[in-house]
Amino acid sequence: MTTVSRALNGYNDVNPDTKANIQRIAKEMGYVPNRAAQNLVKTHSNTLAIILSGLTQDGGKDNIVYRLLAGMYQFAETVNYEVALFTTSSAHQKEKSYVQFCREHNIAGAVLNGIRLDDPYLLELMDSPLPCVLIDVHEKGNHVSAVSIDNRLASEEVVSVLIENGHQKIGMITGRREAHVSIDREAGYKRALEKAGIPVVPQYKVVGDFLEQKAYDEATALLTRHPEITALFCASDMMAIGAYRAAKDLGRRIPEDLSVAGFDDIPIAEHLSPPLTTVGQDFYQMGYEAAKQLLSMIEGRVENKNIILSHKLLVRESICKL
Amino acid sequence: MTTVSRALNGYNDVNPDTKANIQRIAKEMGYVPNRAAQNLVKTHSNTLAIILSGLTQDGGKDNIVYRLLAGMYQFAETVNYEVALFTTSSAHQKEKSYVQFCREHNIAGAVLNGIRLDDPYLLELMDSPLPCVLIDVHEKGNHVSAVSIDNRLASEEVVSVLIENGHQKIGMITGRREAHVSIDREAGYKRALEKAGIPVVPQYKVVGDFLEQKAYDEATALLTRHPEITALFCASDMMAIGAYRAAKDLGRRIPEDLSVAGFDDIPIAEHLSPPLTTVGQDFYQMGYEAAKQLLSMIEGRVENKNIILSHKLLVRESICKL
DNA sequence: GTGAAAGCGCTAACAC
DNA sequence: GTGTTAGCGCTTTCAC
Repeated sequence: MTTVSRALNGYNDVNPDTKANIQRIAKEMGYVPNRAAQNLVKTHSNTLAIILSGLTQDGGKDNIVYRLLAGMYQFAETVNYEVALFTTSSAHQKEKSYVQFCREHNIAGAVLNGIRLDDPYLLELMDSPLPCVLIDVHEKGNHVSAVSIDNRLASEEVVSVLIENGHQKIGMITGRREAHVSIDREAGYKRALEKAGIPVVPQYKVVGDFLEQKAYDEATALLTRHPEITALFCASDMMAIGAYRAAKDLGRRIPEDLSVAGFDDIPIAEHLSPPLTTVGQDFYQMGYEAAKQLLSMIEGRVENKNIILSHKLLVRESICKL
Repeated sequence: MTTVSRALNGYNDVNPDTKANIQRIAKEMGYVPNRAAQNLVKTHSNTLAIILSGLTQDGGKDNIVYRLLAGMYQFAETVNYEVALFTTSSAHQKEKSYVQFCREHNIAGAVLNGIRLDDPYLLELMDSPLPCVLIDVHEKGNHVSAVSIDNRLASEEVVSVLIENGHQKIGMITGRREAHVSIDREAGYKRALEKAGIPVVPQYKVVGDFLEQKAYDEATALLTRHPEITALFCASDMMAIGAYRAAKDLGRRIPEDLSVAGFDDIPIAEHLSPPLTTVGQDFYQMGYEAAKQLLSMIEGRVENKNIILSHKLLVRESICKL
């Protein structure tokens, strides 16, 4: 039994002949190791996880999760770890926290995307020994790291492009208030205006919650109330799509009558008509770095770290010179 | 111990007071059940899985997997099952088959998307007792079901739309030869032509492997060799995007100089310029039905079943009347 | 270099 | 209605 276990797990204190023999026989018998049993005794698992909450019927159009996953997998493969995605819902989360969930599933470390600032589990994570990497949320915790781009700076840059093109009356559609990135992106927007000496008009800001439909509604209302607005900065591309639709329904052409900029560079962005000016985030690389950081934490090499990746300003035809 | 286990698992042969007590204490202690231990002893797991092979850096633009997952989750929740996504690669598959993989991970049943006809594991699945549902591949096996739309019919319909608009010289970009749907979609294309009494020209068909770039290359070559072609049927929207690009680079406007139809209705499709005529597949519903069917098989109610869902013909502006 | 034995955390028989 | 016991399949001391 011992020898068998060792042979199969590639230990070196087994006679090469015995080893080969055992491996052959295992193959012949169609032996399959039982992960549950291994996990039970080993305590330490080698599964990196990404946990998804709130799957919706028409969500996922930004393929962010796919790209995070692909990046995580790419790294995990090099260190012989597995990557799994687990699903949960806020209803389940009420009964069971992230940490409990991870314990139950024997997860070595988790990547969390889209967590809200007011999420009770965020606090719990901070105190937990479970290594975890947050995407887009920078919080301090002993076993919590973060990966993101500099959202404030990126927003500032993209809004500056609008300003350089002569726009002064620039509206903004922000994301959910509870999202860290909403705050950063709004701060960037304000800073760009201030740097250019343009007054920040509070009425020019509406909340789109990162949803296309909500953004459509809010953009429609905003542009109706303030027809003087010549450009719109949207905190996500999905919201920019809503803004495109709103502009169209209001009879305003993009970019001639309204310039629009987004954020994320989702696959649709470059195919919109006109192609959308936006900020490109490399989610694949984020996943890769997140997994890498996770491993460092699992192996106790690093406690926590904030990783800032570079972004890319993608100026496309959705902006016109005034 | 027994009582604790029973109380926590909601059995009814426990004194209500004791039960309440145990649950309270469990909570206070921060007790977390260990899935590994449970799985070890229970044999039967309650995890439905979707297994992904060949994640790529720029894949996932069609958000098919997301929608399958969301649909599966929706159903799984109603029956208290979990849904997990596992990643693997062809390299790993060489060492370990799908079935072994599922055993190892204690998966009750799996949904497989994008499996190839020449995949050695397809054969293995057929003989395996592991319940599994294939998306888009109809094969007979004792514990293998399938969910798809009627690809042949759908293709026939969309190509018929091209014909009704006066097109006669219709090219086709097919997908991977090893994909079941490629065969069906090609058959539908031929049948539409034959029904209309239009000769099928073998030179009008190229293979795009479901890849945008490959489709671009092949479309460019095809349209250069056969400039008389007035319409193009692409077996996937991603390939249609490649065709759009090819047409643009060749100076042919869509739809004036070239009509294009696709397949899948990925999120980008309706945002293309012009919006793409295509066949809508409800992957969310597919995921839902797949999970439902999986459960039936797990519980031994049904052995296997081929489920055909309805599709939707989405005629948009990428086609012009000749 | 190999075997024996203990035990990971849980559930299911079985007795009480 | 509750406690006792065995054992799921594996790894890991510890002898030999």
